[in-house]
Amino acid sequence: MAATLKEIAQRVGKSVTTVSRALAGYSDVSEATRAQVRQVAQELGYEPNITARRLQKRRTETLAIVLPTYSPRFSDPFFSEFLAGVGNAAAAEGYDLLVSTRSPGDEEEKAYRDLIRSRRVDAFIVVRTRLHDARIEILKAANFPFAAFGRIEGDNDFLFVDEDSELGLRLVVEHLVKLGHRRLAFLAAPPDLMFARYRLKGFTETLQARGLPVDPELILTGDLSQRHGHQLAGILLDRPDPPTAIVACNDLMALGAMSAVQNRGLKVGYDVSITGFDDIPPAEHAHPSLTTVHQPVYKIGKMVCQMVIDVINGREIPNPQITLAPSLVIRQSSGPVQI
Amino acid sequence: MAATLKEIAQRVGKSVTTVSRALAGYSDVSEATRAQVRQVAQELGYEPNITARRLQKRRTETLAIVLPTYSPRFSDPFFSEFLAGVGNAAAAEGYDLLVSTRSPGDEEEKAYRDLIRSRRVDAFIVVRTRLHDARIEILKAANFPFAAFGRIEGDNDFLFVDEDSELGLRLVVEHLVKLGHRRLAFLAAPPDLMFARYRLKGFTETLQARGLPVDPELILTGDLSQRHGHQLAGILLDRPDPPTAIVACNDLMALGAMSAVQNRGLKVGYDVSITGFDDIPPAEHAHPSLTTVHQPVYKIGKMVCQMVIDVINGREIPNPQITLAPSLVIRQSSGPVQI
DNA sequence: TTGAAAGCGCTAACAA
DNA sequence: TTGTTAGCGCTTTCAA
Repeated sequence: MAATLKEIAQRVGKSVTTVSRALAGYSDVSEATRAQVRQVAQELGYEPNITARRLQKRRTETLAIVLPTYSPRFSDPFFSEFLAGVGNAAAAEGYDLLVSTRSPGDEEEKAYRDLIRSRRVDAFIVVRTRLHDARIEILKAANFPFAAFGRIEGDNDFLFVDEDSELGLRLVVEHLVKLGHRRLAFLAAPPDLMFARYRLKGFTETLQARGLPVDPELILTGDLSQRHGHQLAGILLDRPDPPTAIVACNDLMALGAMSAVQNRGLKVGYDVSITGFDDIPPAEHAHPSLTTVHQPVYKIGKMVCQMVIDVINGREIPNPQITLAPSLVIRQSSGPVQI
Repeated sequence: MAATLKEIAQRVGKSVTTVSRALAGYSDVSEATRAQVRQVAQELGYEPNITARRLQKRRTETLAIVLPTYSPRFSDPFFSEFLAGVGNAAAAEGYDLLVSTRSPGDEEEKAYRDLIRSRRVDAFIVVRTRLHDARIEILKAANFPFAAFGRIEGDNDFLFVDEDSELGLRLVVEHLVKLGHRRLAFLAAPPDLMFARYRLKGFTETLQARGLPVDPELILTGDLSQRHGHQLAGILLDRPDPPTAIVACNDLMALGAMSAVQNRGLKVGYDVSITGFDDIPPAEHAHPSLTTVHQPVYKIGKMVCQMVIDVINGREIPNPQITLAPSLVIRQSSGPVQI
């Protein structure tokens, strides 16, 4: 049904080779032949068989991204935006994007190994790095190209784009301290996530730098979901000595914390200040709007993808390790402490 | 570097064919040979070259899904969940999922045509159908397998799973009417979307059935984003005769509407009732929690994907057209009308 | 400027 | 039970 080089070759009375070269734009084909070939290809609606080309070229022109999900109710806007960034950059370069969702663990590692070994893709995009990241170890061991959003503990001798989370948290904490807050709580992320560590570090060190105590009882760890944010904030608020500000590791938990505050009849930004991290679209439209740290996730997705495409094409990578400085977005969920 | 059948064949001193068959589990291979082949394959870490297999079998074992996005800030949890459902069903059957994001229009249609003509994928998943859906027309014209989430206007002679949006809206409106609301506003979706029509129909017809007027001024159309929900609700609330209830076409707009109400110092679920549609995770954790219509999006994703895989494998499809009945989830954003 | 030949790695029809 | 042959559709030497 679909036209092949062979068919074109028969029609124009030339060899398959010539047709191939004519279409590929090689210079050693006569103008007449080329024109004729193009003409017939057009008529037949010829489109190269990608699979055949891939086999021959030994590259798949496909990038893989395995999204780590903890539950089927998978809804962090963070990932959608990242995916859009990656996808658009890939499309612009003619690459396909193979997406799969796996919860971290054995299945996920298996997915990586399978994709690598079956040579189904040319490179990987790794998102949300972990301290000891099995995915990156697998990729390195296989000497397989990849780029990551985030760093790991230890050698970061690979392509990555990251955001300076430590700085992000410093901005947040300083903002709150300036507003008079002294008892700050922290909704931390699972400690195996690299950004969790940076954000926690930024939190505690900034407090210390300001001469404020770090109360371990005010540091609670959640799974980044709105649900956990809600629960954990509830625990904090029901203490005899609740914090006056809750700093969440990401917007989703912050949003959950907001509703916990509101459920108790308290006013966010007045009785309790809340901050997030990521600046996902809902942060802006929450009520009150959420003070948070802006991460250009879409752009980071594009950058990461572009990097890895460049590397598999042997192009020069000007900056193989990029750390972006985040910015604080002050909205209404943070306000002066009440006495 | 990577092992091939040829290498295994050399080691065991058999032909490539035999090795291929041994590994594929054909019965016409001696046990001894099979064991030996398996052994060597294991040692060499053999993994079939998917591309070669695909070329030979003339199928890619890949499904495509092109997500329609209107802006780079692409964050509807609806799509993430759907994607997870599709992806997991695909993985379970050994299919890859090729994802791309395009805004509706020329680029999107081009993406479909290119994917079809280059035989890059075996089938498509179409999401968020439109009245006159160019994507479906292209697919039909090319006689290419696909399954859709949603129906179109006209012949629905293809595989689809849909949700009875009309019923969903009936449930919502009846719930509100029962609470005493008489002035209901509607935040509609772009009219080219099929579900927009069903939901609008459900809204107006239920009002009429209840003998209530349908005021065109209370029907505003948005782009499904939280931002638009916020803006449109603002317009409604600033009228001299604001509605007592706002029925939104989807949760995102409902969430945006909630914050507009709250910004005006009004209480959602008391001064103004608000309802959504989809039951995305944030709906549950909003403050107040959102009354909405539950759609099992993850499950629908799985079903749609399974359908299309079945069809390309020539399996029997028991129900090629499925319409699911939605359920109303009553939460706190809807309450009795105040007099 | 063109074409023959070879091969990417795999599967399948057929014969032995 | 096994091997030979052929071919999927394309690209790429190499020779003419």
